[in-house]
Amino acid sequence: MLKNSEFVSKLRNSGLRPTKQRLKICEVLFNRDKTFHFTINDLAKKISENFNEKISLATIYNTVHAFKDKGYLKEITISSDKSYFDTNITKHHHFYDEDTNLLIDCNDNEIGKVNIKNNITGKKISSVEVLVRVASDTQSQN
Amino acid sequence: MLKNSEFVSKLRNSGLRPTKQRLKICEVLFNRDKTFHFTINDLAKKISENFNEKISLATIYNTVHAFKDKGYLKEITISSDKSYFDTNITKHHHFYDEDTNLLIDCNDNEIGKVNIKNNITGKKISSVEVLVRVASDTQSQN
DNA sequence: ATTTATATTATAATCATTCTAAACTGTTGA
DNA sequence: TCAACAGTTTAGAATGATTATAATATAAAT
Repeated sequence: MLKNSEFVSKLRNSGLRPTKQRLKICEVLFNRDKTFHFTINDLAKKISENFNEKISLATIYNTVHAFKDKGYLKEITISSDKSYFDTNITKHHHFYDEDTNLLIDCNDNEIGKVNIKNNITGKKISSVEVLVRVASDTQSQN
Repeated sequence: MLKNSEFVSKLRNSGLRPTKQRLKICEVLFNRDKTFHFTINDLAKKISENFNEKISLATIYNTVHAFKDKGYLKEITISSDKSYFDTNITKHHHFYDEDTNLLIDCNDNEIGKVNIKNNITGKKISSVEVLVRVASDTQSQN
């Protein structure tokens, strides 16, 4: 739960001007207790529900990408036709519910450390992501 | 290394007619020793390099999806803007080289078993995928 | 205040993928 | 063997998400 003035300094500190639109998007994304998993479409819908002024779709795209580049959002790739973003930027893994299309954060109690025994020579690991797809028992298995 | 007649029965057994186009695509995909990681675009290019007759792009899409549905290919999701397919349909994980955009299969010697301690109530795990992104040391870290 | 750089916007452009419907081909069984 | 049918291929059109454009607006610096 952050205040408007905190968003202003957060943006200023990373070289982004605290515009009206960006502050509104901050409010929708970060002024909440739980992690928010969303697609661009989800976010656009939420913005139009919460405010009477609209924000151009181009601005929403620009802002989400800017926030991602600054490390305020993580992109989670589930399938080629859906791009999810996550306000939880700590290292963590995900369950993906194929019935509801919802992402669920995992903590270390749910998925243990991944043991990488070898790595590509001369390369550094930049991230390790585990995705566990789940579905109700009646669903087709992969 | 499979022969044409083997592709014919493979297709027939799964209810797909062994057409000229599908057999050519089988040859490109499965008549090789090593796993093939490809995008639709890679495959289209390879087909036009190897044969003088062209196959319509729509057919390539249809066939790849049919093969995926029949379990002859696995789809690997790396980023929202790139859809990779994998001729290795066994359970395995991947390294993704961010410098070269190449996928590399992992075997159990490289990534140990992922320990999933809890699962979503009432759901069954349909797949567990680990993606390890790597880059040369000079690359920006995530 | 004025200037300058940056951001927003509506709209157009792009590009991968899917759809369409006509032509073609593999399979079946008389 | 061949007709009939269902399944397949095809070029080109349609779709839909994302990105580019360039004019206008806004924030920050002087």
